Amino acid sequence: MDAKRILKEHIAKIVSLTGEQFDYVFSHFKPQSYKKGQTIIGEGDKVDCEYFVLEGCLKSFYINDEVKMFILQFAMPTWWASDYNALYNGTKATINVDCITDSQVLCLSSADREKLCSEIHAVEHFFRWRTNKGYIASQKRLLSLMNNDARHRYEELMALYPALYNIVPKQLIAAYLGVSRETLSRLYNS
Amino acid sequence: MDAKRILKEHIAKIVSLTGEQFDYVFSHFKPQSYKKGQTIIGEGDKVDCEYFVLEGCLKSFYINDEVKMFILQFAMPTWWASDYNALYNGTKATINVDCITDSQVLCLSSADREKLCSEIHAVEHFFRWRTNKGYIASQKRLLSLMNNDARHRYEELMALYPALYNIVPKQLIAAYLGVSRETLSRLYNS
DNA sequence: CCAACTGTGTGACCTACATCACATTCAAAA
DNA sequence: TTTTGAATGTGATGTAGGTCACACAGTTGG
Repeated sequence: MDAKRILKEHIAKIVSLTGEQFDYVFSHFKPQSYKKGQTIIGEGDKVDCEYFVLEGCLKSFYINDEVKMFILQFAMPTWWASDYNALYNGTKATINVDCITDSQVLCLSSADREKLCSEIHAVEHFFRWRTNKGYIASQKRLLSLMNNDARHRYEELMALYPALYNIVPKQLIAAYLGVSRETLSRLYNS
Repeated sequence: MDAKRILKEHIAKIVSLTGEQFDYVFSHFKPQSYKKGQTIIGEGDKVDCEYFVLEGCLKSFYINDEVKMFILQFAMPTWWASDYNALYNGTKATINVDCITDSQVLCLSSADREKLCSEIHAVEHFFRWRTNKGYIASQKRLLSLMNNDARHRYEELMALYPALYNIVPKQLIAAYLGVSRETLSRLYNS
């Protein structure tokens, strides 16, 4: 199992922890395996973990009243996913997280994250940095959504994450871009 | 001048600092005054500060090739604004920040923020928390943009920040919602 | 006081994208 | 192998919202 190595390298890109510190941090992560299609967080659930992807691919998404799906994020290896709103506010999940492919994740409870953040300054720094990156990416996506048409957004996404093209069904890509699957289909067949 | 009190109370909501610590933190903030319409960050500028609003109202926005404006954020008192992408990556500004009304702000350089974060654990915690809130808000806005029509988004915004209605010209509200000013006008006259 | 500008309303038209309906392909399950 | 059901393609049609054009405030400044 090299879950440990993957997480270690991921964290080491941002902050340096001693071997001992990292072992301690790592001891709070619970490995889990999920099958393709399996739900990790379902609407209405109590949310107390966030998930670090080791292998596979997750999606976090919202389903509206007309049962239409909107994808907030695809989570590939070394990405994090959860319903952060529910996680931080202690409310029930409104966002779902499930598996696009068979996946291996490390699960960290919110309580443990806060404990680690307060015990080890560098860990707090790491999580600040991570959230920051997410925030900036989210702002960019907002702008792109307002500014660019569907074709442009599609090309942007494919340029940024070409791997998605092979792994993720096109209707999910449409749900991420905020267009219907029919429109997306017409876009790239021309 | 009670800039100090305003910042103190703002931070105290999240973390507790000793009087001494706070004085030290505060000494890194530079007060500035701006007139209505004045530019704080312009496209192409080198960005090295973020701004904490004491009084007045700022907007952060992007202008596209067709000279159309998209507003990322309105910043009212106790809110923060900057081009965070440029600030964290050391690139030139692509986002503008300017004043909707005469404004008073406290300016904190990125270097000082990082220094304070590394010197005082609680400050790092504060900034993690702040960014986290921003991230969650940004996700919500993304979903709303994909999910809801213009009228719904308008009502949502007015419910969340009724103060904006009086302070901010409607064309700016339109630029925030991602609709044309004409469409917005038609929406609330019916 | 008038000029100039900035903000807002409203009509006529246009377009990107949604929706619905059905056909087709492909993969999993029985 | 056959069956079932996802995932995709494609046509016909509807609609929210964009764009352009112009009229009419309300404010600011000379």
